[in-house]
Amino acid sequence: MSRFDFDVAAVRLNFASMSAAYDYHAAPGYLMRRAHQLAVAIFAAETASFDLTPVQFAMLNALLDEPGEDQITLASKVAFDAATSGAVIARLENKGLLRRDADPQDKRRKLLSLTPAGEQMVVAMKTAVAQVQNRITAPLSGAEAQELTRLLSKLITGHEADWVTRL
Amino acid sequence: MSRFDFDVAAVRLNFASMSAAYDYHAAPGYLMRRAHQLAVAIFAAETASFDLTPVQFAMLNALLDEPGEDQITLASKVAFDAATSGAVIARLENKGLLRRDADPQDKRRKLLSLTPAGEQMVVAMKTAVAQVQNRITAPLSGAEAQELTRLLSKLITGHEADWVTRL
DNA sequence: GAATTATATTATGTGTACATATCATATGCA
DNA sequence: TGCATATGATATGTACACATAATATAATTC
Repeated sequence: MSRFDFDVAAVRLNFASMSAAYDYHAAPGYLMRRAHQLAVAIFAAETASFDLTPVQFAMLNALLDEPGEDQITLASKVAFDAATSGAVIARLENKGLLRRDADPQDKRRKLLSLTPAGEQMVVAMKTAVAQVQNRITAPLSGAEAQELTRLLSKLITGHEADWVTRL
Repeated sequence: MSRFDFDVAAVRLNFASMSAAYDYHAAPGYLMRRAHQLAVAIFAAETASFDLTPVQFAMLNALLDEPGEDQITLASKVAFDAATSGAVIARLENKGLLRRDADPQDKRRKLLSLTPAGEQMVVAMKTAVAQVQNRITAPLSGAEAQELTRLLSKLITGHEADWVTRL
């Protein structure tokens, strides 16, 4: 072993940390942004005639499950913050798809429920939304699509556990 | 076989298509939105002291690779549209991290390059950004993280091929 | 070489996404 | 009971994300 022996990989790493660009295209964070972009674009294309965004559909869909919830509870179900959900809900109310009624028990809360138009909309969209999911994973085999879903679920669940620990 | 034999799964599907809520939480589109949210939040937490968003970092990082590009070319590299990238670039210019110089060959184009401050910023952030990627996939095993990256890449590449075919 | 077409950029409008602040109302505890 | 604290909702400000339109300049085509 001469005194010139060294770790080639370590040297490459050193160069990388000096000035070469970070390989962002292989980074999970970048891939997730791209995947999300694609998912939204496919949703828009596949459900164009309904004129609802993925988030708006998620809201209405959650309300179909459990009507009479307040905004915060509903927002946490579809995973976005109170400020955003307020705006989304206002848009849906303007479109006549849901109603906001004051809770007599707790005057801070406004209870949400679907209007008949809102209910029809969600039910009518369901087939198209299912088709969206198929198109999103179309480049993958069935087994791969399942595995991707499993990994994303595991990842999200794992981080949710973190939140709880942290707060 | 009595005349009451029927396919239980088919009946459940029928009920689902009638009024029950779509199981959005298992849908790839939903999981991708959540994963993206987490990735952005982790990026923000891990790189707070630098005060750059993932998109802003991606821009500067791409410029480190190939300076002197126009906005459209750069935008396509990091995958967002011209309108958005214009605003992002303006913010980075205001922060003194990049410069826009008119291209004498083509007066429509503005060529982008990092300022010394911008270059230092990207280089300084690289370690933290690498750490972001580790934290994103922390709930998964090493093999799972690799598989997730592979599947997302395949999915994105597949859809990109679609775009080309379609246009 | 003039007219059409294409491209780079900017502007505008809508819709997430989230931090922070504010306000009204509830709830906890002293 | 009274006060501190917590919570639901709204408002404001910044930053993506994208569609569409407008403007300037290039390139193409006849």
